Amino acid sequence: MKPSIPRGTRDFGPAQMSKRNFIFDAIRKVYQRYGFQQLETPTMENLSVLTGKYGDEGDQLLFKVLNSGDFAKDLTAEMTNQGYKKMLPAIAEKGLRYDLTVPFARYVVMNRGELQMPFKRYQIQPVWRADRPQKGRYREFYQCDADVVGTDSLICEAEIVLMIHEVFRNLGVNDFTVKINNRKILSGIAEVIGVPGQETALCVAIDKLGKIGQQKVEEELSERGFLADTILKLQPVFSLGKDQNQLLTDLKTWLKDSETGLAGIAELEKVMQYVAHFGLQDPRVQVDITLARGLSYYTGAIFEVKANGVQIGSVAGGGRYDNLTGAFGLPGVSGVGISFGVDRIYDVMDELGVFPDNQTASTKVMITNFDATAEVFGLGVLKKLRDAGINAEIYPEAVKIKKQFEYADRKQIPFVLIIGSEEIETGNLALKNLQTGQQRPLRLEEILAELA
RNA sequence: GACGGCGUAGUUCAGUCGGUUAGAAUGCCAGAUUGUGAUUCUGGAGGUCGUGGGUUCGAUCCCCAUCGCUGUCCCCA
Repeated sequence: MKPSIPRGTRDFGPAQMSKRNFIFDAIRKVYQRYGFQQLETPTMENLSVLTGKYGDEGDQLLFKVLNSGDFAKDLTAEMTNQGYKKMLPAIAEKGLRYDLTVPFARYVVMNRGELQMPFKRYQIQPVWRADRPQKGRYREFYQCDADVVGTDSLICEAEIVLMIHEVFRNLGVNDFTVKINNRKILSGIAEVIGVPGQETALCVAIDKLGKIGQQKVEEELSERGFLADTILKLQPVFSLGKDQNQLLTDLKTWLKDSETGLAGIAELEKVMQYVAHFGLQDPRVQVDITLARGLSYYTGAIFEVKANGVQIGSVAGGGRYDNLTGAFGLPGVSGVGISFGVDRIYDVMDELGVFPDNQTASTKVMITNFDATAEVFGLGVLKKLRDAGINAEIYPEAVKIKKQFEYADRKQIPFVLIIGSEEIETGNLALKNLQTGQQRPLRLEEILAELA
């Protein structure tokens, strides 16, 4: 049997894990500093929680978990004949989580009596999608979400902008753009061009502007049944936005007859004001009215972060949703959140070469193992090293010293503590620095001071 | 769902216009150096050439099928 892992999944070795943890730690630290509390939810959710939340396509991308035991016991011939969609409820009642937002919404509804609102939670866990893997797209990947529910204060949006800046700057990724838009502006545009309520179809096409260009977007809109006259009225979308200062002014003029549109502009301005009040240094925020993002549940602000100079899609995204918990019987709870894509951030940082060195080294000193006597002596020393807070290990077998040194070298352990009969006798232990090659006889107290 | 590329040593890859004994680098093991790594030198192990079938005197190579990996489009964040 040749071992293998399911397609679209990956192993992360020690070297990768230390880099990934560097990213996780940076995000977690910022989340905590902004007052978010951690939540974890089960890997599996009941399918009733998951289905219908991500559209028809989304339902297909859910990993379903076969019922335990005789999963086919409730199957009837009739179901079998009607195809897999009819069989599904009989053989699977659980599925793997598809994102962190829906499980969060479920949690909020289930614990509504207990939660102190506004509730600020962060969640760092893997999600699964039965998608076809491609570059930068996996079947198992991590999301790092932070959401605030129970308030529609635009301070939350502003804080998200701040957190994005902190996270990327802490990671050493300094050239990035935070694109921001508002769903109400998109609704306003739909109203003004005479297709109110059709902004979803509009968004799907407009969202691709940066990717496929104006002409293709117009073609796609045409295919989706938008009239030539309507598309003509849409022209300001393509021409606006070159000058950030002028953009909102022009937009107000264009959307002057749409109450919703003007509300969206006002919200956006307010968020920008808050960001200014925070005194954020060198803000990288850019209003982009073509930013739509796929999710249909966004109702207010929409965010997306791009790392500049790297050919990788967005590295973080989020927005405000007014009624996420409505599907679980709790309407009127507004929320806003952000999600960082660790896997893509990893790729960006790797490409930019901004990971700090020496992330792999975890053991600081290794004690050699010559024989039974030295081993016993070494164990006592080892305990003292560890008690002093020094990451240390002893080579577990009395094999050839050459092998032991090779082990330390490969594991990038910076120091080897050589303890043989001579050292035990004199009490001067030989500490070798593998980077410089230097070796000195030292008392244990001196070693503890040196390595601490 | 549509189309393309690739499956050869642990790993990364050569290779053969179809020819008898399939190579390199690296890694691994051993020795030079039985108390000193990363360098150097020497030797060694390691392959059903993805799987099944076909064509052929002969297939790792050509054909078909199948499985797996990977990429683009669609889709999706």
